[in-house]
Parts: sequence; structure tokens; C-alpha cells
Amino acid sequence: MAHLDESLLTGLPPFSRLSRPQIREILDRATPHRFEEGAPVFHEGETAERFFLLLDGYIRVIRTTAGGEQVIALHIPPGQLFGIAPAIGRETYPATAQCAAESLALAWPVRLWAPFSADYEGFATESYRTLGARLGEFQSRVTELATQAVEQRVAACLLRMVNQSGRRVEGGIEIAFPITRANIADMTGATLHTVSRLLAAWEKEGIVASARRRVTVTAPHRLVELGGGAG
Amino acid sequence: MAHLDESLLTGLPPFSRLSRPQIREILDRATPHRFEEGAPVFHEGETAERFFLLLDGYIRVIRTTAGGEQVIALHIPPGQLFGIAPAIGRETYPATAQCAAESLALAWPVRLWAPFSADYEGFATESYRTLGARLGEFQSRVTELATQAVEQRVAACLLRMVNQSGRRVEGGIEIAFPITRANIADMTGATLHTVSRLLAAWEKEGIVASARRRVTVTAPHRLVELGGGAG
DNA sequence: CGGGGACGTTGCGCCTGCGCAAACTCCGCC
DNA sequence: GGCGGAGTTTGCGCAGGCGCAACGTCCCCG
Repeated sequence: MAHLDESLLTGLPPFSRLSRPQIREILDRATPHRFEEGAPVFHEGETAERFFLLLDGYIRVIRTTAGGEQVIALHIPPGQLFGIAPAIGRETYPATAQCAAESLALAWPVRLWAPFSADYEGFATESYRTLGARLGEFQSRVTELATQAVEQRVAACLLRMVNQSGRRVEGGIEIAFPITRANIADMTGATLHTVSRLLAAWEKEGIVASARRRVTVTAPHRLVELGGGAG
Repeated sequence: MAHLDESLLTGLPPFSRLSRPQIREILDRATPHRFEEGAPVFHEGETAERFFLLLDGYIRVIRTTAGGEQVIALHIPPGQLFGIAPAIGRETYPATAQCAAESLALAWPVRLWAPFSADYEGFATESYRTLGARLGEFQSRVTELATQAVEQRVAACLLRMVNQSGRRVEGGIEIAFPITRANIADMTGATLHTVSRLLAAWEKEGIVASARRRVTVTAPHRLVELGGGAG
């Protein structure tokens, strides 16, 4: 197995207060995994055997309804823990995780969660902070879905992704992972047709620029005006 | 100040593994509060100075949008902690808490959160389990709001409240706190008009029975059939 | 016991955005 | 270089449910 370099974890919030030897210990117990775009990491309802840290790439967290429709719950950017069922006293994963782009993650068996929390200063605190942020995001999305029109929801959705996973490029900020109209529809509870029309209209107005599976926001403030109260 | 009886906390999940003297310690540091129906406990954005345990009554957790509309995020039944911003590393409350019925709560200063977690076995675990349950509920609601029609959402909403806060009465299960059509509308992202029409129709079919601010579900299975995949 | 306010009901018209269908474009692979 | 599939665009028609408004009813409080 490859020897993992300590610099991988240094500076990441859950590990930022740890000493080098502590990070070494943690890395020595980790199993690295590489996933292709579209590959599932785990499925909703499965027994949670591992928790993960995303080193590179993007994870899409998905829930599937009884009717077969799917909803994208959130996207996880590099540096965050995911699949942290043990943190909330669950024994199964509450949703499906799938790679939005080719990804690299470290995995640990769930039984290490308790010792990690106990032994490593800041690990638990930061994990719960992440959890809190996700809770807040869901709350915002519930609010949006309940009160706002489709156009505003799509605007808010783009803003959220740009804020969380934006990459500066010339002419604007690009969402750093491949994303289709259908994906945006799954996030906002709209149809891909409506999303397509909205993006086309915004492109005409110079607010966004989009290519196949790529979206760049060129005038974020315009989206904010449209009612997208950032996430 | 009234002397609080230890039986108040015995058996509640966060305290179930504690000894009598430990419960005594915890109670001695608590401040009891009584709230009228409709009274606010804290407001969104306020600095979180206390966390609470609801002994009796019901709390409505509300978010208000920029446009002045409000959305009911969740209802908290007796026995649960709330206002637990410190648990997720927040310094302000993420939403407003208001009493859905006359309520009785204990409060502790947030600085006690860390020592409680460290000193009292099971306190942290159970709190995070509660948090996990709420996260899961939000996730379900996002899914519902994104994929289901108004009728199904209202059905799911009623089922959820009946499951979490139902009280057996003759002829069915009653939601244990006062609830108006407008409240249900705020939870489901519908208008009170639509909710009123739906309830009237269901009442004709014998699925629910409703009076002023009271809703009783008489045929839960019919609601499930309507597409309310319980929460 | 009477008044006022909160809560609930109902009707009607309109608009947003979904459903469906068909065609187009681009990318990757053979 | 050609083929196939994924992703995207566009048009058209329809309907669910919102917006508005007015009325009805019950409860609480003085």
C-alpha cells in the first residue's frame, strides 16, 4: 500500500490542531480509495462500515424516493468528512453517495470514530461544525422550496454551489464539478426543461455562461438580485 | 427558586445513563422557565446564551424569509433538548423558537455544554442522535418538497406530526398541540386555502376530523396511501 | 352577554411551470 | 471518420394551485 504523506491532512479543519505524530497514526489506519466519476461510494440504507474524508474530487449525496425520482441533497467539496453516520448515532447511511467527478478519499472503519473523537483534539468539534453547517443548509433549502418560485430556487442553487465549490476562471466563477441541467433540476425540484430555459435566458443576459456539463457564473450579484438568498 | 425533583430528568434519553447524584448536579444548575402559548423562547440570529430541555408543552421552530414569509422547520416534543447551537459550533441560534402550547423548559448557560458532554456519559451521544434525527427529517422534507404534489406533502406532514406528537383519543390520533390551517401551510409550502380545501375533502371521506386548531387523524393508512411516505 | 378578533371556508380567474414530443449538438469511442 | 448516446434546446397545450376577496363561525375577553 502506498505510504500516505502527512501533508494530506495538515491544515484540514478536523485535523488542524493535531501534532505530526498524531496525523501519522491517523493516516496509518486509513485506507485510500479512488472512484471514477459516477461511481457509488455507498448506498442509502446500507450498514455504515466506514466513514470517509474526501481528499480530491466531489461527492454528490442523493436520496431516491419511493417513486424512483431522485433528489440531490448536497455536494461535498474536498477536505470534508462524509458518510459520518456514526457521529449521529446511526448504523446505516441515510443517503447514497456518488462521485460527481473522479475522486480520492480516505476511509476508516466506524469503530475508530469514538477513539478519534476522544483522542484527537478538535476532531469531534470540527465534525459537528460540519454537521451543523449541513443542517443549516437543509433548513435553508426547506425554506426556499417552501416559499420561493422556481427561478429563485435555481438562482439560489447556483449561488450556493459557486460559494461552496467555485473556481475562479477568466470571466467569472465556475462550478468546479461537472453538472448537467438535469442535476440542477434534481436539486431544485424543477424539470430539466425549465432549468434549461432559465439558463438560456440568463446566458442571453450575460449572467451565466454554460457549456456542456459546465456552468460559470459571470454576474453573481445579478443572481442575488433575482432572489437567490445565498445558502 | 423551586427545588426541582430528580424524577423530571430520569428516563429522558440524554440523562438515562446518569446516577442520581449526577442528575442532582445538573438540576441544581438549571433555571426553569415557563412560557405562554405563542411566546418566543429565542430568536434567529440572537447570540446563543442558553440551551434548553423541554419538559412539557411544544416548541415550534420557525425561519423567516427575507420576504417576511415564515416556514415552520419542526416541532419539538417534551423530553428533547433544543437551542443546542453549541453542539454544532454555532454562536447564534439558527432559527426562532416559539411555543406552540404553554410550555415548561429548563435552561443552562452554553458554557456548560462542554462539561456536560465530557462529564456525563451518554449526554453527548444522545444529543447528537437527536441532531441526526433532525437532519434526517430535513432531508426527507427537502425530498418531499422537491418531488411531491401539495396533497402528498400535506398528507406526509400530518403523518409526521401524528407519529412524533400524536395522542390517542377516541376515534383516532390527535395532534397534541394546537395547529391551524395556516400553520400547516407554513410547513408544506402551500397556502392556507389549499390546506383548508384538502382537510375539508378528507373530512368528508372520514380520513381526518378537525376542529378549530385541533386535527385528529382517523384513518392514517388512507393518508399513507395518498402518498405521504411517513417522515 | 355582547363585541371583536382570530380562525376557517368557498368561489373564481389567471399564470406558472410541468408534461410530452421532437430535433439538435457535442463528445467519446470504436 | 462515422456512429451512438448523453446532454440540451424549443414549442405547445394544459392544469394545479395561488391570489384575491368576501363571508361565515367560533372563542375569548371585557
